[in-house]
Amino acid sequence: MSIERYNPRDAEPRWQQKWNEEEVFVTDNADPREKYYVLEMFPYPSGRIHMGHVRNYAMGDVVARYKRARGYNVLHPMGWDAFGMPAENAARDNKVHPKEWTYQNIASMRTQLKAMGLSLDWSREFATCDVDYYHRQQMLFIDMMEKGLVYRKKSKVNWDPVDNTVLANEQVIDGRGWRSGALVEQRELTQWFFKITEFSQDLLDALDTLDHWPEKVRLMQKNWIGRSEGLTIRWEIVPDTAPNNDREITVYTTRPDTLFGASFLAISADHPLAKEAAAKDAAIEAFCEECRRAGTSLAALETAEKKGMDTGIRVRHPFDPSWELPVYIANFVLMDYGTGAIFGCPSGDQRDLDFARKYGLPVVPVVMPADGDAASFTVGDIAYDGGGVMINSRFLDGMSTDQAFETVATKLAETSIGNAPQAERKVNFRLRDWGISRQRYWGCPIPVIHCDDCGVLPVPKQDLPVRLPDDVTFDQPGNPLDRHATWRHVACPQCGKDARRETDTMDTFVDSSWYFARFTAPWENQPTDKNAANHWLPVDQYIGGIEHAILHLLYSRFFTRAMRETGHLDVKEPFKGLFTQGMVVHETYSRGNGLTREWVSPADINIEEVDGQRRATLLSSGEDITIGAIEKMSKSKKNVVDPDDIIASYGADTARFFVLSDSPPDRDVIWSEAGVEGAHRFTQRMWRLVSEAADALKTIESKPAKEGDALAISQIAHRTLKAVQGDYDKLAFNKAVARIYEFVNALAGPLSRVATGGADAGYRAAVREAVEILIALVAPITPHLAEECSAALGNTNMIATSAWPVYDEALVIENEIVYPVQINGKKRAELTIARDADQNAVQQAVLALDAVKSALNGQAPKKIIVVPQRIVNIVV
RNA sequence: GCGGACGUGGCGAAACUGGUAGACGCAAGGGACUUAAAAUCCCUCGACCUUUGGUUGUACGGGUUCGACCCCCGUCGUCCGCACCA
Repeated sequence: MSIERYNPRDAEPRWQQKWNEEEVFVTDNADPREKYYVLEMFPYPSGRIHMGHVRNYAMGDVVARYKRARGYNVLHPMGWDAFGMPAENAARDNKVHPKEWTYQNIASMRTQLKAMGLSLDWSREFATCDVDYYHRQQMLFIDMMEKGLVYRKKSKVNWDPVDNTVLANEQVIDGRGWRSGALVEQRELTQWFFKITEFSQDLLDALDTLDHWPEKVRLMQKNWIGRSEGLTIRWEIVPDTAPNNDREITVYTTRPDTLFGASFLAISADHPLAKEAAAKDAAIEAFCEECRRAGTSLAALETAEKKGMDTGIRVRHPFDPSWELPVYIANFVLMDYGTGAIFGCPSGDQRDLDFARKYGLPVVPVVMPADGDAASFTVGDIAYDGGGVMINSRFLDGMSTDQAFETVATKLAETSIGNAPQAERKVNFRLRDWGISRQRYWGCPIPVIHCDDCGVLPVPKQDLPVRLPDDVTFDQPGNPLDRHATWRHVACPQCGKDARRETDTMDTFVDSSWYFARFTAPWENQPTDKNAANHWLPVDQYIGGIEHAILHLLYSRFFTRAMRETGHLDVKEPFKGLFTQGMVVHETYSRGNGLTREWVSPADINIEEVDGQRRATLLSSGEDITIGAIEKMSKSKKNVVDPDDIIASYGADTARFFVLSDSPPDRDVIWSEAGVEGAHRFTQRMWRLVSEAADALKTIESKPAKEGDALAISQIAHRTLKAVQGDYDKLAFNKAVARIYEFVNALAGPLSRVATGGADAGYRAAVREAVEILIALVAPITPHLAEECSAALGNTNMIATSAWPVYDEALVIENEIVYPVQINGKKRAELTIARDADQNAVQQAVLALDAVKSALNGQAPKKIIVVPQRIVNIVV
């Protein structure tokens, strides 16, 4: 009998077609079984899938298939994050309409994903650029507007001069646009904002409930929200020192305890008082301008010198009217945090100290470490910003910093200037409202109308959707919607006069902030079917890259709250479980160096090992190639491997198996040709072993062995089943793979024995049972191979619809335990003894061992530690 | 600067709650089969030594413990996030 090699090119499309025909992965909302929603972050339709997608979707698919087998009603949908700038860039560069470009890309990527054999419910597929989707997003926007969660304000914005658009703070990285890399400028524009700060406290508090999220992500969000507790303190201005006779300045501080160390106030260049002062003094105006300009090149901030200018304004100390302090404009004070004004305590803050030294202001230490000496404690070049004991602080002296904080807060709250308390406790957040206006075409139009008489009005819901016009041009910079001949002209919904449409579109992060909810009922006319959303949400397992730890995940958490307030769903958090997977990385190859360095694709080179050294040569010419660092796969470094090529030559199962092997899923995995071949060898080996024994097993009913030489087979099968099940529950795919290898190695002998006819019926029944378990275990990872093996055994049901096997505890438990026997903590012997042997029996048996006897040399042991089922340690 | 994570063979890694360090895979070396090759199968594989055994070994230096990759203190290194946030 000759066994054919396993041919994925034949088997994989065949099974994919069968799953598709029988609608195995189409999910019914009304299915009564317990729900499980597994979701991978949906892709941007760039045109081709990459290995990162393969890894991400392979992980999600293992979870989906495993949970389905475990009896859950699984929702596993797929869609496209389809709005965004690359489509417009393509339009500009290649004269192709963004819509056409996007939908073509979606079509080819869909084909690629389907070739992976993912168990997705394609009937729920949508793209965020579908009118059906952004129509509902516009409805959400209007509902949020009604609830006061959307507003418009003139504000300084981050302007990307290359992409000609506004960026959110989160999209500015090191002072550069996250996409274009251009230096960001500051401009004043009227923008639309989502009131994410409405939920600052809740977004922070609820992080504690997300116990299936990585600690790292929760911490990053916590820092991003940045809660601080402090005091706003009003400082009385000395009469006739302020330009327009202003009466007071309010500062925010988290360290009111250090109030007696204050030596100046500093305000932002954008502070109203600074502006007033600038209007009357050219030097001040010039300085403010300089501060604003410096603010544009944020990259230089790291080394930026602390600079200030005395405004001439003087304020009185809250606890001592005779103590006057100068007010400076300082380049390091931000207008949009706190009140845009601070008091400087040089001894307790490094920045203030640098500033004070530069401008010759007093430095009075007011806090020293608890074990310090008040007489000798001084502050030199390094400020002391820790807690401790108050000194040089009048009535606060001797208190702890905490006590001093409380005392100052209480005293100033009881003091009044004007008709209000001098100070109030105040919680501040770093989180800012989310600016969503983008001066771009390829995004969801903001559904509002500007009327000269009636103001800014939402588009009435019956007039939705506001569709993007198709006839636009991209031959000049700026927003094509602005220069469209007719699109923006519309009648005012209130008075009927000529009015203008808003031409800004929404940040594409809006699109991805609620797509997980839309998947629960994508056919619905409203944004959600509330019952469906409440049933399916939260997503039980969300899987994606760590790069979305803040933006996408925080926005989605905000949207979930906003959608609850607007009655579209009733859940608290969108994602119950979150898993952030590592990247797929690859060696880099290059020829030449310096400016002439050229990157070479792995497909164009050959690698061989000479004297233990790996050498790379160019396939075409034999030229030597430099092997470089292992880096994230990127087009620019050409270290990419095309999933299509891998699937064509090895099959989807091999690709899936490989990206899940070896490395823990949250760490990077190194793509290597040798590694892929190892994975491929596994699929071939499994097929060969199963198909060789298939004839002998076809007519056998599977049954675990309880005794005899087949017992060991059933034991390893059930133990592996239990272990792999645990690994899948924990998403420890690499460990599952290792155990599957072990299992196959253990089954190789028995399968050959069966194949050559050397086994009785009981043995064959046990082997068949073990093989059925093996097939179930590999099925989530290599689903096509599993189906093929199962069919070879004569099974007519599909693995994709089969239940997960149940392990037998009696076969999992060891009846005999092998105890390592240590003497003084070092292993010297082993003891095999019945599982239920009591402590005494174990001790007696251990003392009877030759190795123990010779170590004791006739003496009594000092101590014997027996850890049941684990280890024995004898102290001599 | 602030916050966090990590550091184990030639490589990717495993080791459950403090209990045999290196499972499993890759690479390498040796052997079997073959006219030959591929494929497959078997063996070896942290280091050192006087090799049926012993010593040593989880970045480095200490500590706690019968017992430490794991807990504590300190040092070094790598990576990631945030960054004038008062």
